[in-house]
Amino acid sequence: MRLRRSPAVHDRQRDADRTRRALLDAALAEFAAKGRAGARVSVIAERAGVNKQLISYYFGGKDGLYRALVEGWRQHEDEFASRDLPFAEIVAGYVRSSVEHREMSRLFLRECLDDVPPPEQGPSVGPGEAEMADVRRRQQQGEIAADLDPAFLLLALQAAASAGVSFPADVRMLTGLDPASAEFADRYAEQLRRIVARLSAQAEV
Amino acid sequence: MRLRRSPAVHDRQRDADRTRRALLDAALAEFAAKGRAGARVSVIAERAGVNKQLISYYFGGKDGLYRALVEGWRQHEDEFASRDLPFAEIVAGYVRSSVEHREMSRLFLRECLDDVPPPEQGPSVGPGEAEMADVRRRQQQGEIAADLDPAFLLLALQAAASAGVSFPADVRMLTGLDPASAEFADRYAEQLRRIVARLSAQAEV
DNA sequence: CCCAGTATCATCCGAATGGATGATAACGTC
DNA sequence: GACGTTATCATCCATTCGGATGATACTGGG
Repeated sequence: MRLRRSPAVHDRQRDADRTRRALLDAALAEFAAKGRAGARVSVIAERAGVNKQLISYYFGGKDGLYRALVEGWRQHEDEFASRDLPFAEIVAGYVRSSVEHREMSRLFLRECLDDVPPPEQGPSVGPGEAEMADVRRRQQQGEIAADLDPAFLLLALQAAASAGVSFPADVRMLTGLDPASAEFADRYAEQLRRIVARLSAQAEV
Repeated sequence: MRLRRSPAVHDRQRDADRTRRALLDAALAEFAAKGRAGARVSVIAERAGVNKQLISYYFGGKDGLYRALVEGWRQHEDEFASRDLPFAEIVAGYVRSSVEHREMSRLFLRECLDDVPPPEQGPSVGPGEAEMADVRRRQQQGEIAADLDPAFLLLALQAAASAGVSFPADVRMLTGLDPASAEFADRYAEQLRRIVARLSAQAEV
């Protein structure tokens, strides 16, 4: 009877998976807030409610924990593969995602700022060749004006979509909204939709 | 004769001002690259070519040096007061500035990411009420479409203009250019000009 | 009921870092 | 040319942090 679980799986005192998740959650919060160098393993362990040695036990140390975090997010990010949506909706989706996964986005942006050439671990992050090809296709279909360079357009839109993460103080000052709130996400997404709509070939200057 | 300078001001061995500047320069590079927590005072001193104790001597320690850096940049940033330029040129100017003062921008973005509520030291940074009023004026004059919210527009454009700093890896991958190069600045500024041009009231959807 | 395995914890340790202390030498002045 | 000032430096110290070690207790199975 391998399936016979212990009487109370959910609240037993020793649970490796629960501990791992707790550590990952706490680490995400701490790393996102203080950065890779500023984060303290003792704080992470404290926040997770476990002994700090468990970080070494499960992840082999601070760096291992960080890597596990980045690793786990690389899978999460391929959820925007729905190329059939209008371009404005894709951008709006980026906005929503950056607000919903705020801490991950913050972590990611810190990684970008550090600008360490990733040790050849795939095509890294952000838009790539596929997205550029997609924009070119949309240009030919007239959804995007032909005089815009796909590379720079994607760059600008990705940066703009991340504004809630990269400029939270400006969000509060300019809009009076909480950059982590759904209201900000909704209204900002709508505004970016309008901007993107004006980039179509039909919208002539 | 208080004006009598020593025979060789430029290459004398003890020069407080020169040392201060060297420390500030080195600190800018180090803080921008590694962040407030990751930066090492010994590295800064080494890069400046002076003893690390001089950091305490002149700035009262690591934090004081950082504060002096931020302080000195708050003055430098009010150089975009030329409200008479077309909006597209203002945005292009932001792009150029973020590339030319790359390290300052990087430092600034790190500060934003940390998102520590500034201890009431003025209206902080980035666009403020004045810029919003300016956008509203331009809307009334038809330079900017009326259905765009000035707050979100400024937010999106500031974030977009900073893309070379916030997403250097994407710049390389998408455009193949060096995000610190003048060529990137020029071409990206031109692309943002075209985007902004399409946001005018005349460019109807 | 006991045992092996492992998840968890308390404690300790070496390394690194930021800052303090006192010595030193260059500079301006009389 | 001698002296007080101060810019500069070599060295030391306290603290902090990450990680290692060994002890402990919970778990499931025989």
